[in-house]
Amino acid sequence: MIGIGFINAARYYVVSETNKSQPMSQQTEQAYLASYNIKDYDTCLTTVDSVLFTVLNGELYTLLVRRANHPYLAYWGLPGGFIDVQRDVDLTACANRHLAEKTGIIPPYLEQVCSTGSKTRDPRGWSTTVTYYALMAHIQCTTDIDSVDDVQWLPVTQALQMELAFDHKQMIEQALERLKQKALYSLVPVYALPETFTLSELQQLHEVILGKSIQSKSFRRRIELANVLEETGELSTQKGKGKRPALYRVKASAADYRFMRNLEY
Amino acid sequence: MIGIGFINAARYYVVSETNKSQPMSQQTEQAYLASYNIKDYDTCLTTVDSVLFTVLNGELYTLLVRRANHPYLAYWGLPGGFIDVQRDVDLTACANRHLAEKTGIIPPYLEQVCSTGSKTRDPRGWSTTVTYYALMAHIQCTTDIDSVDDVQWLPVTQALQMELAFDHKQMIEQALERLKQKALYSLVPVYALPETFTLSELQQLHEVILGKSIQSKSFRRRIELANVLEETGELSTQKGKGKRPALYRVKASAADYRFMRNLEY
DNA sequence: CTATTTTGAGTCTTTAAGACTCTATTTTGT
DNA sequence: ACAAAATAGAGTCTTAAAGACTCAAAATAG
Repeated sequence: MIGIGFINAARYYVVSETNKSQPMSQQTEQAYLASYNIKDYDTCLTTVDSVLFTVLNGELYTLLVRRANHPYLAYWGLPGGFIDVQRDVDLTACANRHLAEKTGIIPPYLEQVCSTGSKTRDPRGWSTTVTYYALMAHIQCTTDIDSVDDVQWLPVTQALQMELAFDHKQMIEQALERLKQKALYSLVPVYALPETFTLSELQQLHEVILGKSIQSKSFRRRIELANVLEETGELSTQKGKGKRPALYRVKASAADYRFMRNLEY
Repeated sequence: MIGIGFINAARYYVVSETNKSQPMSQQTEQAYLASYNIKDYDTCLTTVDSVLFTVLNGELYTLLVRRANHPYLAYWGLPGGFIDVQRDVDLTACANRHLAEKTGIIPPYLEQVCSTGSKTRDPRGWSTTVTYYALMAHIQCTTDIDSVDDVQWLPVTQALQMELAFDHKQMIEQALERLKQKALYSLVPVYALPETFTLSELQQLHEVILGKSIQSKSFRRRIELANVLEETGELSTQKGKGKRPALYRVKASAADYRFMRNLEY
C-alpha cells in the first residue's frame, strides 16, 4: 500500500467549458455500440459470492454449498456464482438470487464486503468475485430446492478448518472480520436473530462474534441510546432459570445506526 | 435490505468426512478446463476505476480524465478501465497501473471502496466496476504521458457538479464518504500531504474533508496517542506570521491505525 | 518595540464505557 | 412450602478520551 514516488514539477490544468463538444473520434456512438461485441475482447470471469451467517445455540454458523461442477468439483464453497446477465439487474440482486436459491428466502441483511480478483484464483482464467455477507435467523434457514447433501450450516470455526473451493476461506475470514467490526460499533448482528429476541441473546451473539465478553450494563446503555430496538411487550416463553426476559424486535433504522465509540477490544 | 420470510422446519446437516472423494461428474477437471472457453458464455464487462484525491491550498482535489473513446466520448471520468488479463496480476495492480499511466507514479495510499454492477450502467451491456480511492501529494501529480488536455485536477465540489461519464459521480461521492469516515477515526488523510507536513496542515486537511472545524487540542492529543507520526526535527521554512511549526512525517503504521472513538459529527 | 498571529501546551468539563453492586423474579432441589 | 441458585436488569462509582477554553512562546509586520 505504501510506495512513494516523486516528479519534478506540478502542473495544474483548468477544466474546459463543456465536456461534450466535438467528439474526438470519427465513429458515432451508435455505430460504436452497434459493432461492439464483448466477445471480441479478453475479459475476466465475474462472480458474486456470499458469506451467510446465522447463530444457533450460542455458536456462529455459515452456509456452505457443495460444488456440482468443475473446478473444485465436490468441494464445499460459498453460495454464489456467475451473474445472469438476463435476470440479475444488479450485484445485490445477483447475491440475493443465489442466496434465495439455496435457502428459500432473501436474507434480511446483506452488505458488500469487498471484491477479490486475480489472474490465478480460478484455473479457468482471470477472475473477479464480489463478496457479500448476509445475516438471517437460523430458523429461517433450510432449503427444499437443493438436495439435502448440497447445502449445510456449519460452525464458522469448523468451516475455516476445511479446504474450501477457490479462496473462499479467505473470503469467510474477511466477512467475519467485517462482522466483528460491525459488532463493535453497531447492532447489525441483530439480523442473525429471529423476529423477536431477548437482550441477553443479542449480547451473547455479539460476544460470540467478538470472541470476548461484554459488560452487560454498557451493552444495554448503548441499546437504549441507539433507540433502534423496541420492546414487544411480551416476555420470553422459553423456560429458564432466572427472571423472564423481555422480548424485543428490531426497528428498520437498525441497519444504519452507528455508535460514536467502539467497544473495547 | 429488509425482507423476512419463514419456513416451517429447520434442518441441520452434518459435514461429510472429506470434500474431495468421488467426483460427481464423469468429466475430469483437466478435460473440463481444456474445453472451457469464457467466450462460450454471456459475461459481464469488468473495470477498475479510482478516485484519486489530493489537497492543494486547503481544498480537496480529484483527478479526472477525458475519455478518448465511446461511450461517453469526450466526457470527463475517473482514471481506470478494463483489466488487462495479461499484465494485471490482481485488482490492486490494475488500479495502480491505470493511476500510474495518468500520474506517472503509484500513489502511496490505495483502498478499495466498493463494487457497482448493473445491467444498465454501461450501454455496452452488463457491467461491473470495482472502485478504489487513492491519496497522494499534489506535488507528485502530473503526467508526461497523456497530453495536457486529457488529465486534470479539479476541486471535488466542482467535479461533483459536472456531468461525468457513467455513474462516476456517485462513485466519487462514495469514495468521499469513505474518506470522511476515515477522517473521523484514522489519520489516513495524511497520505494526501507531501512527505513532510505540519500538524496544522494535517488538521486543516481533516477539516476540509469533514466540512467542519476540529478542536486542535483534541486532534493533537489523538495524534500523540496514535504514535504514527514522527517529528523530522526540522521546522517549516515557509514564511508565515506566527511561531514556526514543526515538520512531521508519517510512519508506515499510519495506514492501519484506528482510533477507538470517532470525532464528533 | 509593540501589536498581531500562529503553534502548541495546560486544564476543566462532559460524555460514554468499564467495573462492580444490588434487587426482583423465576426455577430447582429438598 | 421454602431455601438456594440463577438470571434480568437497574444503580452507581471509576476511568478514558473528546470538547471547550485559557495561556505562553515564538515569529512577523508595522
